[in-house]
Amino acid sequence: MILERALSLASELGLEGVTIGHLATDLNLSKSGLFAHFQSKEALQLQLLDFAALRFFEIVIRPAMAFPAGENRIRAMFENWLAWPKPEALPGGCFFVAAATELDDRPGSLRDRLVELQVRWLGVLAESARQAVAEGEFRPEIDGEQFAHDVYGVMLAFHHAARLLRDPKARARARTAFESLLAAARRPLVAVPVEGELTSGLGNRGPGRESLTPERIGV
Amino acid sequence: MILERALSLASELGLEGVTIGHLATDLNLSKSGLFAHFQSKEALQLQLLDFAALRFFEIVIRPAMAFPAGENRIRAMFENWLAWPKPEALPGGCFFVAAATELDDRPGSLRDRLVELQVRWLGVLAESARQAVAEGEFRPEIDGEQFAHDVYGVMLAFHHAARLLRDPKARARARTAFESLLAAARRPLVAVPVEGELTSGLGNRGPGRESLTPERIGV
DNA sequence: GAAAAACACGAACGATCGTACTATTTTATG
DNA sequence: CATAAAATAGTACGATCGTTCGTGTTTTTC
Repeated sequence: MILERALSLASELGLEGVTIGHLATDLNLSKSGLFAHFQSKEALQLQLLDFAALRFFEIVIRPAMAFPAGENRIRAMFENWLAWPKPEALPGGCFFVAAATELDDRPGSLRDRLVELQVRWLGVLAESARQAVAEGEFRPEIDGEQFAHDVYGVMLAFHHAARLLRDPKARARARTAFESLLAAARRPLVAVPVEGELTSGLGNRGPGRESLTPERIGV
Repeated sequence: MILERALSLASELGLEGVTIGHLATDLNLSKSGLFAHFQSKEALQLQLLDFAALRFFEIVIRPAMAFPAGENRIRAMFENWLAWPKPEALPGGCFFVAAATELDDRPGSLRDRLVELQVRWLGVLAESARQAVAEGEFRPEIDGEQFAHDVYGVMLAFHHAARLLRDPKARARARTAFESLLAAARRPLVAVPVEGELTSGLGNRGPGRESLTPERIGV
C-alpha cells in the first residue's frame, strides 16, 4: 500500500518530490513509522522503481503477449502504454517518463536501475519488431532497435502533448504517428497496399504465452 | 551571469534542483546577495524560463531562418536542436525537456509560461511544415501540426537515448527517424525517388529573414 | 563632490528535509 | 494466555530550504 501510494505521488511530483513526511501524513502514518519500513529514502525509491516495473509489466506487456507475435502484439503494447496511466493509479502520467529526465544526470544506483529497466523495455519492443520481421509482416531490412526507438519517441511525444500541453488531440496524434511507423515498416517500398497481405498465415505461432514472468520478459 | 549559471545548473538538476543557496555559493555570492536580485524563487524561475527561451531562439531558430523556407529550414532547425545543448552551457541536455516533465503536473504561472513557450516552438515547426507544403516539397495533405508533433517525438526520443541511456547511436537513430519523417512527408506515395525533385525552383523566396525577433517568431 | 541607486553581506526566522534512537502498541505464534 | 516479532509512534538531531531585515559598500548620476 505504501508503494502504491508512493507511485501515485511520484507520477505527479517526481521521485524526489515524494517526501517521507508527505507520504507519511498522506497514509495517516507517522514519519518514523513509515521510515522504519525502509532503511533509507534511496531504498524506498529503489523499491518504488521495481514496484513500478512490475506494474508496467502486468499492465503493458503481459496482456499484449496474448496477441500473436508481430504487428498485432506491438499494437497491443502501444495501446496498453497509452492507457496504463490510469488517473487513480498514475494521475501524473507515466512514472518512468518523469523519472527518466529526473535521473538522467544523477549518477547512482537509482539511475543504474532505471537504465536497466528502460533498456529492457526497449528490448521488448525491439524483439517484437524482429518477430514481426520473422513473421513476414515487416520488411526484412527493418532494424528492431531503431523501430523501438521510434515507437518510444511517439510515446514521449504523446506524454508531452497530453500531460504538459493538455492537448485533446494528443491520443489521435500518437495513433497517427504510430500507424505511420507501422506503415513504413510494413509496406514493401511501394505504397499501394498489397492485396493478400492481410493476416497472411498469421496464426498463433510464435512463442507461446505460457510461463510468462517479468524476469523472463526482461522487466 | 546569474541566469546563465542557473540555466546550466537547471539543465542538470531540474528547475527545483536549482537552490538559491547552491546557486549563490556556486557564484561566490551570499545567499541574501543573490536573492536580492529577484524577489522570490518563482521570479527567478520565471526569468530563467524566458532567458532559456531567448537562448533557444538564438541558437535553434534564428540561424535556421537563413535557410530557404521549407525542408531545408526544417532540417536546419532539427540539427540545431540536436546541437544546442553545448556541454558548457547545458551540460544536462535540453532545459525545456527537463522542465516539461517537472512542471506538467504543477499548476501555476511557471507551468503556464512553459506551455506558452512550447506551444510557440511547436508552432514554428508546424508553420515551417506548412511552408514546405506551399513550396511543393511536402505533399499537400501533410498536417503541419502533426508533423511538428512527430518531429518533437524524434527529439524527445533522442534526449532519452542520449541523456539517460548514454547510447552512442542516439544521434544516428534520431537522424534516421527524422529522415524517415521527411521522406514520408515528401515522396508522393511511390517510394522511387523523383528525378527532378532536388531543389526544384528553390530560391530565397518565402518570408525574408529581415527583422527577425523572438517575439515575431513566437519564442 | 554630494545624493541616489544598486549591490552585497551576515544573521536569523520558521519550515521541512532525511535519519536516529527509544518507547509503545499491535499482530502472530507457541 | 504468554511471548516473540513486527508495526507504529514520539521526540530530537543537524542540514538545508526560501525569505526577511538591517547594514555596509560600491557604482552611477547630477
